[in-house]
Amino acid sequence: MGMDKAEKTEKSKKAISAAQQNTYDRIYEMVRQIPIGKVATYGQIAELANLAGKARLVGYALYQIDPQTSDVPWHRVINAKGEISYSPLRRGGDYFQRSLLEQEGIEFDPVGKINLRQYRWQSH
DNA sequence: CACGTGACCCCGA
DNA sequence: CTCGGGGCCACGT
Repeated sequence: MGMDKAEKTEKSKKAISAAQQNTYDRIYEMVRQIPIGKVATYGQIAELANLAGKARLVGYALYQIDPQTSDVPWHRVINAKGEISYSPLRRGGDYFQRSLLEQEGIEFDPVGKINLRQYRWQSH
């Protein structure tokens, strides 16, 4: 059975295409596998989700998440420099991220960086 | 349709 | 170590 025109229009209004949703789902699935007390970089997640070179996409996918209610551990994803990516768009969610990580025992150096050698998730 | 923007990243200077 | 440029691509205007 197919959707009629009105239905299609309705769907495309709010949502990302099916293909896009599938991509985001793959990203969330990878993020869910990062264990407590470990972190992964945006680029690392992209690569694992078969999206090598498209690290920005991971940022977008996580941006869609509601930080308060999501079951995806979005806070375990940081940038390749070992820092939390700060942005006004996040409305404080970035600072929230740091506290969540600290609750998991992850330490920040005086400049706000995480030692990736120590905390990076080794997925292989 | 064309730009501008950005929870990114790598590389070279 | 920091900066800038190029690449990437979904989204809003």
